Amino acid sequence: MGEKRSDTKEKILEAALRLFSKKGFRETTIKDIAKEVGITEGAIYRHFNSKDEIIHDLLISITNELKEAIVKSMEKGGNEEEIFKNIIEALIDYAFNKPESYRFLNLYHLLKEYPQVIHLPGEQILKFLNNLYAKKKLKTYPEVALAVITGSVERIFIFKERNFLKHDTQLIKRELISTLKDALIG
Amino acid sequence: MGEKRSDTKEKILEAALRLFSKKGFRETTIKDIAKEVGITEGAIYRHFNSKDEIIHDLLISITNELKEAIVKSMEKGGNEEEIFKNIIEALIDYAFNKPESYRFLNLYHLLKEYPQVIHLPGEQILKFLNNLYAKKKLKTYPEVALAVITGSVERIFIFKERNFLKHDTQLIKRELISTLKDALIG
Amino acid sequence: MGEKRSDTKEKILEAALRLFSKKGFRETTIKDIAKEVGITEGAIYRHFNSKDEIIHDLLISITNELKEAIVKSMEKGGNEEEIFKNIIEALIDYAFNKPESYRFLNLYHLLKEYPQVIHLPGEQILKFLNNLYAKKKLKTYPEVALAVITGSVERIFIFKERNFLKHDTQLIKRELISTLKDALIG
Amino acid sequence: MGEKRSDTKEKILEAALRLFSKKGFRETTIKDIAKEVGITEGAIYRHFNSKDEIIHDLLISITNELKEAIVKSMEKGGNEEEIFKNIIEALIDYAFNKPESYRFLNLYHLLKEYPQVIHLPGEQILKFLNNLYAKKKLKTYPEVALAVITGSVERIFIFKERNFLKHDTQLIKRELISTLKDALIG
DNA sequence: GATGAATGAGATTTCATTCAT
DNA sequence: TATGAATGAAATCTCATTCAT
Repeated sequence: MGEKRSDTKEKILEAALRLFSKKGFRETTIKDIAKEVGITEGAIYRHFNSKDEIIHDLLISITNELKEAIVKSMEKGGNEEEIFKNIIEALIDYAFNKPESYRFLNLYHLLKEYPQVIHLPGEQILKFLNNLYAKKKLKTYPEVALAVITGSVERIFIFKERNFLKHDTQLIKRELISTLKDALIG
Repeated sequence: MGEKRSDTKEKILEAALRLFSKKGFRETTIKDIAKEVGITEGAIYRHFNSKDEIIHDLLISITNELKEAIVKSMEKGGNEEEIFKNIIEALIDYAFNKPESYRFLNLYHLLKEYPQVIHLPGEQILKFLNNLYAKKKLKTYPEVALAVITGSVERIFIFKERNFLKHDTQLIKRELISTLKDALIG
Repeated sequence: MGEKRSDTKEKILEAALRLFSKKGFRETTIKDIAKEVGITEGAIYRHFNSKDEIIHDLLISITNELKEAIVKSMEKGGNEEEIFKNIIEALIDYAFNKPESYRFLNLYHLLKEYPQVIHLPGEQILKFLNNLYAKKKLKTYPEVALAVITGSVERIFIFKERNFLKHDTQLIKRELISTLKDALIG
Repeated sequence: MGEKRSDTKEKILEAALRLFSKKGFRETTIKDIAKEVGITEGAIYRHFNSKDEIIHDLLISITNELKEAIVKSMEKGGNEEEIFKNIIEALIDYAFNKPESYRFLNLYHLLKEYPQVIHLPGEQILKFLNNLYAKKKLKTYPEVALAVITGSVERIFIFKERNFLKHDTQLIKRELISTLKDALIG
């Protein structure tokens, strides 16, 4: 019974993520979500107080998930160059393995003001880059490096989604990692 | 009279761009736009058949403007390295000088709300990169290079808008240009 | 077991009375009542067929309680003047000792939301006043006297609830009783 | 055109007053009001921002109207006894001539918390009673007197509405005025 | 061209009531 | 008896678009 409850709640979150990332926040209605789950609109409100709460819950869990992925990639160890490559790999993997979550995040941050409560995944990376910079191992400012990294990954993701990239995903990944490493490290 | 007409029409487009880029498409109402211009809702429909038409008109003119800026930057001449740098400079300048237009474009393309029939400014750049690649002067695939370039510029723009970048704009611009050049050319 | 059943039923009625009198009928939800009792919505329907039934049950029992209080006060005996004073005292005491019940009654009858099939407590008083009037001991029509009595008590109650009355409750009570007696009897 | 605008707004207020006073606030829907006026729900919102705003606007205008009636009755002059009688007459006349407004006021104050902004009509009367009391011309405390006056008028009004009073309105009015005068003044 | 009232469709949210467990 | 998820109807409010003036 406890199962059932979290089951529906989970289904709502999954459906909402799918729809938000496909159609946007405003364009996705509570009715859409309900229909996708196979319940009625009213039932949504047993599990969430508002549409905004659904969005916020998704934001929190996705942000944490991505942060964790980054932290985990940094903890895999190796020298700084390897850690750098691991981070980028983690970003790409997250984008490609959880495209809806990744898309949701980009959408949210483009559309909504940052609530200062949320710690962004980028913060983790920035700390590492600051450290590299202090050691003179970064070719540019940490913030610029962060922009290049996260911006490149996002665009690669979008290009892939739109079928602008003919090459194999693994190939693209290796290519991007090595390009960014050469561009920023050394 | 023709003057006057296009005057109001122009004002509507400007107001709409300002509001769309600040609040989003759905969040901006026809009434908002009318108020910003200083006319009433009904008057908007003298100049446009629908809200979507306003959006579409903006998309066309902004896309063309950016494409032109890129083309012009490529026509400035010089060797390939200089052209490469000119293109990136043109992108950054466009983003920083016409932030609303640049934001509009990003918003539009991320939302996928509207059909994407438009030829993107990136196509111009891609041709140039393809050419470089054929001459073995590009360190990675043209599509990857395009992703790195456009993604980096977008992120720098977002960081600047959110005050994540402390450094002077000109400094950042030079930094990004040289970083991307070293990363991709040679 | 019969005990237990009427126990929960009683708790529901008490909680409902508390909430209805504080927030109004429509503003109080079944969920509110259930929460106040410490059960869930569905459980309410084991004891009552509908929200209206709860309201109706409360109306009946409160009306009877007040009627009884009035009848009892009239049966205490004494001369007519004493009975008159006893009735008013009973009304005031009921209002001050059972404010939620008294408020419920006023709310119910003012709203006219529900059918008013109930015999009002005032009827008891009216009989007594009719009798006084026949004996030429009432200074005005019985209906007017009833209006003055019940209206005054209600307003005193409201003023007290809203802290418009600085004086001690007992003092106010004596004051109102003697004022009404002088005004109506003799 | 300005005519038309205030025309509809006025019609909405009239319809709303009629319905609120007959059915209560929650029981009256925006759709009810719109239907009564002969427009659609959406049209209401060109004239008012919310249902609450309609209620608030009505509260303000009715409160002012009643206050004015009281003030005007006090300014008619005469000795204190005459002023006292004039006030009560003004109250009764207001209740009987504007039953919907009077009912609205009672309903509002029973259901809603007092917003401290609103100055109640009773305040005007209380000042006068305080003055009488200081001169030893009032038989009881001013607050008690106010409760008796306003409570009696309200009940007379309710009795009349429910056909509990057989006598002629004018007779009742004279009767109540003289009863209250004898009860409170001297 | 311009106004602004009105429409009509749809979105979010609420809640009494039902029902499977 | 009790739970709480789900329904379904209705309420408030929004807004692109139309239309009489």
